[in-house]
Amino acid sequence: MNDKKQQLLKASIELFAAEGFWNTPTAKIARHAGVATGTLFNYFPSKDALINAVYVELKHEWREHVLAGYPEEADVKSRLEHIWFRNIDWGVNHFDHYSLTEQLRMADVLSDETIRHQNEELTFLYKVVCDGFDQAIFKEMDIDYFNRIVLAELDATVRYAVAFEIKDMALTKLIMTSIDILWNGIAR
Amino acid sequence: MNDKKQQLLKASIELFAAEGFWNTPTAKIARHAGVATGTLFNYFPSKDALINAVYVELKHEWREHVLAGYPEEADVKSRLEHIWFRNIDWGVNHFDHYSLTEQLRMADVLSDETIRHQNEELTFLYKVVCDGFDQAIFKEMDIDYFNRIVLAELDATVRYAVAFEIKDMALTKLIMTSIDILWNGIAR
Amino acid sequence: MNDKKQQLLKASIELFAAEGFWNTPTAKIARHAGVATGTLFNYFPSKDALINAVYVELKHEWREHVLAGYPEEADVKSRLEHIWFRNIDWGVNHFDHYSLTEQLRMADVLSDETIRHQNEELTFLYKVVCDGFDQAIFKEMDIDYFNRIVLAELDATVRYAVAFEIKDMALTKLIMTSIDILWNGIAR
Amino acid sequence: MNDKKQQLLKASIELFAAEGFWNTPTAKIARHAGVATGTLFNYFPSKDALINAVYVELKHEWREHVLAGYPEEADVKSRLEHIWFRNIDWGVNHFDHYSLTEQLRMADVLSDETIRHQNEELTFLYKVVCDGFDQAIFKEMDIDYFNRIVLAELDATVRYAVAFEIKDMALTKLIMTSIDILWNGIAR
DNA sequence: TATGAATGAGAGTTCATTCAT
DNA sequence: GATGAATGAACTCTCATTCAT
Repeated sequence: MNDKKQQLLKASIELFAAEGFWNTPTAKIARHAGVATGTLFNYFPSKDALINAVYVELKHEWREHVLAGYPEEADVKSRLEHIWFRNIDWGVNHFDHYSLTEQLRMADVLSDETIRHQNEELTFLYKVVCDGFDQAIFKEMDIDYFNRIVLAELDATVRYAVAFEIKDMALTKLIMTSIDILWNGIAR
Repeated sequence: MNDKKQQLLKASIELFAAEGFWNTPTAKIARHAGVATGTLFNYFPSKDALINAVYVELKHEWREHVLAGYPEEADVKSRLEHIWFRNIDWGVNHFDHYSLTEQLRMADVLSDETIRHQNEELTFLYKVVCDGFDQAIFKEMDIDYFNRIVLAELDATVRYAVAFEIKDMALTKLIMTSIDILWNGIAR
Repeated sequence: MNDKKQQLLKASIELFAAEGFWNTPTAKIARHAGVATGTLFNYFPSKDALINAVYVELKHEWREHVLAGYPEEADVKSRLEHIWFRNIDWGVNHFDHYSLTEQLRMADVLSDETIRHQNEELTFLYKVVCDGFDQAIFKEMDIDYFNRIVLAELDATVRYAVAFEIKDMALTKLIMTSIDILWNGIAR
Repeated sequence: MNDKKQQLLKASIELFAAEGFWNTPTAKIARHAGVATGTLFNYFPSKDALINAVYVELKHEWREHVLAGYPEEADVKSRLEHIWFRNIDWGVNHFDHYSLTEQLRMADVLSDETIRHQNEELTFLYKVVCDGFDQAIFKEMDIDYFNRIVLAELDATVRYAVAFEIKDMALTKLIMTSIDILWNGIAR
């Protein structure tokens, strides 16, 4: 992808994370990226479009991180645990990005196009969940509810770890606890 | 509390819920409340202060709702279930207010004062949780982590119910499921 | 009408006449009127609205000037000549305003509302023309075409007088000539 | 003339006519002409220069149209009628171009150079008018005033025909009427 | 010659806040 | 205390023009 476009995305992410995206003027983003104000609008037709692009970029980063070393052929629990570990790892070590992603998701600024695109990148997630249901590993419940529960616990765990600066051994222990809570909650 | 102040809070909540608080000009709030622009600033020194007051107001409403009929002397599980039920009830039936509360909490607009004040109103929650730990009902974990897990599952359940318009019998069933998931997750 | 609103209209007319309305920033208008930028938008919701208001104002001025001493009961020719004289007088002595009015009329910036309002103020004109047709004074032709012809000659006369700085006696003579051309052209 | 230059002029005319020249960015013109933004400025040093070139081009088109079959040796009235007919024909059938030409003439964007150039192309018009005065066909008046009157009536007639969609027989009749009005007005 | 990304001044408009009444 | 007109800095976005390739 284009050099300047990447710089602009990078600058946006940094500033959005630091000051919130409603409080970050496009002029500041451009300056931070080392380009002229107008240049921003050569790459993104509007601030909204830029925000959406930032979200897509962040989700992409996240996906790369989570999928690294993903044991596609392993059993459901192993796969879920991999995702769980990697997810928390990302959330804790890139909390700026993690937090910004969530903010964007909640803020009603994402276009239908962006949401559609995001869902496409999440198929691997749907796969493991469906497998779990097919193999009657999970309690009977709606798949959408299941997903929400999983993501909610994940989010709670990440935010707790960051808020209380849980690290290293303590973090590993926390993750074990969280998996335990999750599994006992959802498994038959 | 003063009449005009209440009107302003009411108007703010309605408009914030409908259009987001970044997108709601103070002038519009004042008009909606039937007072002059300047009057708003007689009661709230700034828009930020108004937003904080809105949050406090919403949390207060919520607390009233959740505490109605609260069995203070009952056992831990009963108390937790009461809170759980009433909470989901509030979230589902006043989703505007519920959602706005969450938005405000995430948006980095709450003052320390507001957060402190909020925590004070949550003592009844801490009480039941501490009792649970004292009686060794819950797995061993940090109480803050415990709280986050509970709130996260609660939030997920409310949003799922609203998104898929789960009602009546189906809602009752969902709540049972959610309690099951929670309890199996956190209880020893 | 409000004081600041009048100042803004006056400033707009001066600047629009001097530099064209596309080339006149709202900030400059406000400064010229001695108010803040924002104030302009308290009185006119947009630059477009301001432009329309300027047109209405100019047409109003024009109407006042043309109708001064209008012999409402006189015969058709006398009335037409009155209008003719006063119109050229206005065009020549307030050429800035005259020219701006025409520019605005041609520039596709006038709202339907403005056009409707203008037509209402022109009823006295329609009256004399209709009388002329009723009394079979004019050649047979569509009334709209008639009006266009009259206004076109009027415009040509004004612009010629201004371009060549025709004044006093010479101007009177020009007006006589123009009336002669018009009357011979349109009368039976 | 160069190919790309012609494309640019053509594109400009189309877009100016459709959206007004103040609202047409140079980038859009270039795109519409199928060349790069920069290329436009290889052929025209500025947007102003382009606008002037467009005017010259339009006037040239017009002249070609009006002069087709011009009876150079015929009497004054015949020649004038030829011009009159052809002019209205052009105005009605190429109203976009006609209207744009007028807009440009009024908009204070034409350079002295352009105006000088245009006057040169109008010598055939001056010739017939001078002949008319020399032969004492016309009433005594300044030649510049005479020209303005003629053009004004012409313009009024074209716009009326277009506005009311006068065509075929009705148009021929209108033209006869207009010539009648003109001739009775200006001839001794 | 042709390109089109880069520029940055400048546009119209918004809005939290003030303050004379 | 209540008012709402006035403020002006700050915002997003546009576009004629340049210039390295």
